[in-house]
Amino acid sequence: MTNPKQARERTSERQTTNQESVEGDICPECQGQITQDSDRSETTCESCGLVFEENPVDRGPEWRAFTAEERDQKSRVGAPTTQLKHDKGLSTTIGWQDKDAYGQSISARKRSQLQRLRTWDERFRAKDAQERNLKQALGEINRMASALGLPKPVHETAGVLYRRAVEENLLPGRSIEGMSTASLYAAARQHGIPRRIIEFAEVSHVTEIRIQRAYRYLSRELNLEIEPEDPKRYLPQFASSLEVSDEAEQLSRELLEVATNNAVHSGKSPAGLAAAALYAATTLTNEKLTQKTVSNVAYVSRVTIRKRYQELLEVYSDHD
DNA sequence: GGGGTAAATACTTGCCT
DNA sequence: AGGCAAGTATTTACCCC
Repeated sequence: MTNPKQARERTSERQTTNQESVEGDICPECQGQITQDSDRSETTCESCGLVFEENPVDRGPEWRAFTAEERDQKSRVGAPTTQLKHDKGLSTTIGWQDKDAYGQSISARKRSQLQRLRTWDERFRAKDAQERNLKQALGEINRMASALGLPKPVHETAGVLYRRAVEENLLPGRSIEGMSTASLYAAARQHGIPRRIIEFAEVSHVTEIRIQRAYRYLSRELNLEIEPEDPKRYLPQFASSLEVSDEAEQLSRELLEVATNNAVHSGKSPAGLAAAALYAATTLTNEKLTQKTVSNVAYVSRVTIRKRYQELLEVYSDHD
């Protein structure tokens, strides 16, 4: 059950790095060299790991041609297809202007003919309830993913999942919002960049519990076999939002390793563990970070952070 | 600020029907 | 299938230092 009070208190404060930067520049944080990784998905600082861009622009075709002949063979026309549009971006539209291909005005008769064509064009575009449903869901997915700062590949995966759900007829009786949110949540987990369900609840109109239910259903019906969350996956986002040192982030990683090896972690919420590890690490590195601050960005209560971080430090000092 | 606790609530698991 | 009970984890709301 989503507590309205809780939702009010937990206004999302996720920070994204919006600084503009180009490869070869100097990082404003640590003066390190900025580079792009091989698949061009991120522009990051080499030494401190600060991410500048996660959604790079399209840099052209993925093929290369060395002769004119090759170019003719390989080049294709049209926009790349995408899972983010209900028809994968392949449709054409009948223009709204009453002009022919040369820009000349056309006769009244032709105009009314065109109008009828447009009508049918529209009808076919969103052919039936399913297609329209898909259209709306993909729009939702897009919007939420942007709001949560999830990278493009996650949007795409969510689109695929939703499409599969529609094809397997999983929608009847469920809300579009719930299923699209669940798809996005599942996609984020598959990509190893999990977000708390409550964050999705904040950017959608669906309650936490409904998302949870929809996700379970989706995961079961599509046999997604998503692995249990790994607390370490939460570290990068938490660390970035809280602006802790690399040292502390590394330390919290170690704390989690030790905890996992000692099986102290089973049954505990991964996000809670990650938050606690980060807090514990900052106390060790003398960075002043309050439990409340951590609690706010991680969506974990102070009490949980306290309990977990004490356990973490205990096993760490024992088994080391 | 940190740290503690009780009661309420949520989630899981196992059992039963 | 679904309901129920028990056990555990988490949250909420107080408290003290």
